[in-house]
Amino acid sequence: MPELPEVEAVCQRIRRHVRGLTILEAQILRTHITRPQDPSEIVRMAAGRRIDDIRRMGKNILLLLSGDVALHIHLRMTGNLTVIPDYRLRPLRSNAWFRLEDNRALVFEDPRALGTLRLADLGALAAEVGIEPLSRRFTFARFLEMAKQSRQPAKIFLMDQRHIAGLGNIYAAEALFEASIDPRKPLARLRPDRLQALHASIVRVLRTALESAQAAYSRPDAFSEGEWYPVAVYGREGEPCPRCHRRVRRIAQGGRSTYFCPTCQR
DNA sequence: ACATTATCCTGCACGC
DNA sequence: TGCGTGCAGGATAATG
Repeated sequence: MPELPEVEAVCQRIRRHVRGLTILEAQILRTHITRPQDPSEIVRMAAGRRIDDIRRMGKNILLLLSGDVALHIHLRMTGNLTVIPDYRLRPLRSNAWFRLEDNRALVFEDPRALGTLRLADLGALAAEVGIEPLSRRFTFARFLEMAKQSRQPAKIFLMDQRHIAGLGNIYAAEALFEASIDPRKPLARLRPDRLQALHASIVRVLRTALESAQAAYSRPDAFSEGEWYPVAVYGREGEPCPRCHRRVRRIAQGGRSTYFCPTCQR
């Protein structure tokens, strides 16, 4: 579920609860989540260290620990981080948990178990994670420069974390719909005014979703329930397009579903 | 150099 | 009701 807005909201929510606290003990309940790293190594490295801060890079979460150690968490499809009032209450089906010095716990929940937890390699991560779309660095000029070089279909380009970090299947589809761009069309073939519209849509969609996610995640234990973003096309195959009322279509791109309106998006 | 496919996991919606 | 199938808001390695 989580794309940039949800991941950012999760980070903000847990940051005020765990920052400055020391991890007394870590447990990894599903050992495959650390592959190819050794889970016992991560447990050993985390114990006794203070959580100095929590950072987000695209959809990646970094727990910056004392002594220049960082844990790298990726929520993938269904992961979530919560703080629970007593470490003994940890939910079933969690990937891992960290007992804090006040006996609360930071829990990495994940019903689908695709999330990952590793010791971070900050240099490698910085090299493979693209520009932050909600940062000041994401200017139209910068976007135009990237787009002109790309012959990938628009949707594939937007999903590629090396270009823009944090868009996923939902918000990529929604941004393309808002800008009336065919997801199959390579960005290099669009006129600059269309690209400008897309740039604006990416920012607007993510900002709107972030505000909703912040509201939904405001409680320390809140899980992401329900739809808080007013999706126009995502998951709406066969339903009427909100603009022209013709049917929304679903196609496959890069092994993922893409939803769009063939009439409005060209 | 590209694009598609398989894979990691589990849960759930859907059709028979 | 029960069971098989496909699919999922992600990322990556393998394959064509």
